[in-house]
Amino acid sequence: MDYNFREIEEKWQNVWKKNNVYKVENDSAKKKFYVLDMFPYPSGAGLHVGHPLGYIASDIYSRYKRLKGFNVLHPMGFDSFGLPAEQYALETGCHPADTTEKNISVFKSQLEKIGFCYDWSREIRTSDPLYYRWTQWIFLELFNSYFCNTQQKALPISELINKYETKGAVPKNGLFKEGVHFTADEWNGYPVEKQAEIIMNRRLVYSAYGEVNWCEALGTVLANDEVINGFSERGGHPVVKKKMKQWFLRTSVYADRLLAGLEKVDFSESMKEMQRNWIGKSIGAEIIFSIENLDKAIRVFTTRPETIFGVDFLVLAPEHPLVASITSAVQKESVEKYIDYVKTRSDRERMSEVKQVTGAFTGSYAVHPISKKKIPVWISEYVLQGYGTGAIMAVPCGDQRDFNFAKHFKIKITNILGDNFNNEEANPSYNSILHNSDFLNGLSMKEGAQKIFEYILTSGIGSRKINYKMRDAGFSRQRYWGEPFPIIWMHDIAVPLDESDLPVLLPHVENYKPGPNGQGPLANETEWVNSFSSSAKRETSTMPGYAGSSWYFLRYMDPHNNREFCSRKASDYWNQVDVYVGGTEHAVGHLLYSRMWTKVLYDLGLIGFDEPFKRLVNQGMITGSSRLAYRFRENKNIFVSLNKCEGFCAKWLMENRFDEWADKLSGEERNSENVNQLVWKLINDRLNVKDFFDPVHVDVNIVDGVTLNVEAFKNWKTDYKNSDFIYEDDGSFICGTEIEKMSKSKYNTVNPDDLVLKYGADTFRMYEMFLGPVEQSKPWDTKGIEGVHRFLKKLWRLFYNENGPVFTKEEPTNAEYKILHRTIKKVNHDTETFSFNTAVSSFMVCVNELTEVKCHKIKILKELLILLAPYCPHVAEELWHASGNPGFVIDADYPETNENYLKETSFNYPVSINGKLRTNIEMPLDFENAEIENEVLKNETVQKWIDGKAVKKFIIIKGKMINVVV
RNA sequence: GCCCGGGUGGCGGAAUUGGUAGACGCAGCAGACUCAAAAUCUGCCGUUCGCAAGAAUGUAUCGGUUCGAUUCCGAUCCCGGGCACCA
Repeated sequence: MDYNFREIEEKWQNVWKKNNVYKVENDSAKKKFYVLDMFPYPSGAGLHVGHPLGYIASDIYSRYKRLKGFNVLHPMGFDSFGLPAEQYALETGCHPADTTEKNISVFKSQLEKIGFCYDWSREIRTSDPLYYRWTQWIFLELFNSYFCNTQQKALPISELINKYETKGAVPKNGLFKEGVHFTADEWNGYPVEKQAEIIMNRRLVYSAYGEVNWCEALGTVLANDEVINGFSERGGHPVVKKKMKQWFLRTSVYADRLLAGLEKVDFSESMKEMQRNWIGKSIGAEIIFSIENLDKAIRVFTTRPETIFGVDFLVLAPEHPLVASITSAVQKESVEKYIDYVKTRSDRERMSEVKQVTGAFTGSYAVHPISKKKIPVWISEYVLQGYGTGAIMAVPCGDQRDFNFAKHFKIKITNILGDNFNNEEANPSYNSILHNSDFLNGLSMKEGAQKIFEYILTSGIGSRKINYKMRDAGFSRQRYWGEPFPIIWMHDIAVPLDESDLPVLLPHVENYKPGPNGQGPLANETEWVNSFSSSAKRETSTMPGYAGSSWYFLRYMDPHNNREFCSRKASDYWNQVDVYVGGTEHAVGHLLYSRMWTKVLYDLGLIGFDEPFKRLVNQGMITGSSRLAYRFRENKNIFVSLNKCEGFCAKWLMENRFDEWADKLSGEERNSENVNQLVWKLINDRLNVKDFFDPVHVDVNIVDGVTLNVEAFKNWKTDYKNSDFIYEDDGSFICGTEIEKMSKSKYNTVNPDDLVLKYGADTFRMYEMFLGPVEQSKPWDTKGIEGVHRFLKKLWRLFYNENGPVFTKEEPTNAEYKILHRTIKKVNHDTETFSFNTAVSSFMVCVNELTEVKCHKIKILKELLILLAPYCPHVAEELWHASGNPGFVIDADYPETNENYLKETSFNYPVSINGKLRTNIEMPLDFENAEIENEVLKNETVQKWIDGKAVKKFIIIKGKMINVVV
C-alpha cells in the first residue's frame, strides 16, 4: 500500500469540516491559548510560498497547544479595505467589493488546501458592515474621550465638558494665561463654535489642518511610507505637500505609556528598539532666544543645554512661522529663493543628503540669553519643522552637522571643549571639561548639565522639556474603499452620530474618481452626502487601513456579537494574544496603533488588559531564487547557455567584428601572418561578456534546478517561439541564478498550490519548516522538498508495506523506547521555542532509527503520531485511525518524556591532548576521576601523544570530554 | 550616518551553560535491484598531503582570554533589514 497523500488529505479535510473539529467555544473549563496570524490583505496575486511560512508556524503551535490541553483560539480573517482594490477599480471599473470578494475566495481556498486548523466560523472581514459598524463605534469612543494628563489615561469627554462648565480651565498654581485658560463663566458664555473647537483640541480623534502628502493623480492623501522619493508608492505619481483638513489619532499623548508597555511584552529586542526609536523620547530643554531689535523670540529645543556657550548661530526650519517676519530686506531675495528650493525637495531628499550643505542667512541676529552675544539666525533644510520647535541652537564644536554648516558658511567656531576639539571635526562626546563657558567653566558635561538646568529654571530663560519624535497619526484618507466616518458636519462643527445610526454604510458607487477640491470619491455622491438631514453633510473621507486592523484581534473572540464590539466576558476569557506571528514590516505602524487602541479601550473599562500581544514572533522573508537566460544583444533571437556565453561571444565577434578588433592591434601586428591568432587572443583578453548579453527572467517553474526546459520556454512567450539556443556540450541549457525578493515580475514566485498538488500539504508544511529558522530570511529552493517527501513515505512504511499493514501490538524494547523518548523531548522543546526546523530533523532521525531496528510497534508509533500531528496533520490522522485509535489525533494527550529511558550508563569520551582531539575512550559514567585518569593513561594513542612528557593537568568534565595537558 | 540582525561544506542549515564542528536534508559520486526507467536500498562526500594508517588545516578577517572558542572580549571587512540631518 502506497502513501496516497491526495486521497488522504482530501478525505480528512472533509471529515474535519463536517465534524467541526476546529470549532472553538468560548465556554470551556480548559485554560485558554490565543494564537494569531497577522491580518492578511487579500491581494489579487494570490499566495506564494513566502506567505504561508508564518501561518504554518502558528498552525503547528496551535495544534501543539491543543494537544497539551489548551482551548486554543486560532482564527483567520481579512483586512479587506485598501488602496489596491480601489486602484484596480479606477483602472478596470470593477467594483472593489467584487474584486475583494473574488480575491478572498482564492486566498481562502489556497489556505484550506494547506490544512490549517482555523476556526472559519469566526472569520471576519474589515469591509463587512457587520464588522466596520464596530470600527465606527470605537471611533466614536475615541471621539468622545480625552486624555487626562493628571491621571494619564483616557476619560469620557463629558467629564471634561462638565469640568469646564463648573470650574473652567484654570491653572492649579501659576499664572492664568489669557487665551489658554478660562473660567467657568467665560466658558459658558463662549459661542458653540468656540466650545467645539476647544473640545476638539482634546479629543482622542480630532479634526485639524495638517500638511499632508497630496497625490493629484491618485486623488488621495498618502502616508509617509506610501511616498517614495516624492512619488506615490503605487503608480509612481508626483506627491506634493498640501494643507488640508484631516482627522488625526492623538497617538502622541500615549507616547510614554507605549514606551513603558514595551517592558511588559515579549517582542524581539530589535522590534522594541524600532518602536522606541519611532516614539523617540528625548529629554532636554527649551530655551528662548530673543531677536535683536524685534519683538520676537525663537524657542529652541536642545538635549545638550550644557553646550549653550558654544552656540555660534541658530538654525530655523525653512517652514518656521517666524522666518518671514525676521528676514531682513537685504536677505529677503536669497531667503525666498532658498525656500523655493526647499519646496522642490522631497522629505526623503532633504533628509538623506549628507554631503551637500545648504542654507540661507535671514539677516537677523538673536541675543544669547546668558552672554548677550549677537548670534546670526540662519535657515536650513536640515532642521525639520515637525520635530521639537523647528529651531535649533547650533554648536559646531559638538555637532557634526552644525560643524559642516559653520565651515561651509565660514562662521567662526567657539571652542568650549578645549583640547578635545581639533577644529577638523566636531566632538559630540560627553567626555569633556567645559571651557569658554562662563560659570560652567571647569565642569564636566554632566555637572554642567545639572547646573545649567538649575539656571534655566530660576532665570526663566527656558524650561525643562521632554520631546517625542512620534506625531499624531493621520486618520483620514480621501478614498472610497474604507470605513465611512460616523460624523456629520453642521455649520463647520463635526457632530458624532448616535450609536443607533450605525453602521454608516459605504454607498455603492460607479465612479471612483476624486471629488472636488481634493475631497474623496464620496464627495461626488451628493445624494448620500445629504442623506442624513438637509442641514447636515456627511464626512466624505474614509478611515485608513489601520483602523480595522487596530482592534480585529478582539472581534475574533466574539465575532457574531451584534450588541457589542466584543463582550467583556469573551475578552476576559481570551485576554491577550499569547503568540502573534507576522513580518517585521508592521513594526511601527500596525503594532503601535493597535497597542494604542488597546490602551484606550482599557482606560475606558471596555477590556481588561492594556497590551494586545503578549509574545511576538517575526517570520523572516523567503527570498526567491531567480533563473536567468542570457539573450544575445547583437541578435535577440539567440539564447546562450550559461557556460557557453563567453565562447559563443568570442566566436561571434571573430566572425562578425573582425576588422573592428583588428584595428586595435598595432600596424605591425595587423600585417603579421598570425593576425587571426592575435585578434582571437585580444578578444578573449578584453571581452566583457556582460556587455553582450541581456539576462531574461525565466519562470522558475520551467527550470529544473538550473536546467531550462527549452520546449516549455519556447511556449511560454510567443517571442521566444523561434529563438535559437546554444547548448552546453551535454546538450542541456543552463540558466544563471540570482537571489532576490519573491515577486511576480521576476517570475521567481512559486505557488503553494502546485507543490501541494505534487507532494501534498503535509510535505509542503514540513518542508517550509525544514528550510531554516522561522525568524530568518532564506532563499526558496523547490528541489529540497523531495527529501521531506521521502521522509513521509518512509514514515508510511513503518505502518504499511506493499502487501498491507505491518504494525504489531508487540511490547517495545528499551532501545525502541529510547528512540521515542529522545524524540519526544527534542520535539517538545523545539516546538515550544519555534525551532521547527530542528524538530523536523529529529523526526527524520527518529524514523530512520525505527526503520533501522525494524520497529513497527503500535505502542511506539502511536506516540510518534501525536508528536507529528501538528506538523503533518493529514497523514498523522490517517495512520491514527488506520492503526485503531479512537477519536481524532488532535484530541489525544501529548506524550510526556520518560527520562528513565534516556539514562546512559557509559559514555564514549573524546580525549584531547593539549586541546587537540586524538582518540575516543568508552567508559562507564559513574567512573571516578581517578579511574578515568587511570584508564586514559593506559590508552596507547594517549601514550603516543604524551610521548614521555610530564602531564601538567588533567581536565575531566564528566559525561562531556577529557583533556590532557602535557 | 545611526540602530538591529547575520556571515559555518557545492547548497539550506545543525551544534541547550565555552567541551567530539558540519546533525538532518538537497545536490554530487560509486554500487545493488531492473530488459530499462522510475521508485527503493547501500556506501562515500569541508580542504590539502598520503596507497593507507594518519597528519595538517578549517566556522568572514586579524588579535586577545582559556587546558579548550562557531560560542566570550576587542578591532576590521562584507551581506540583509529598519530608521534617519531627531538637535
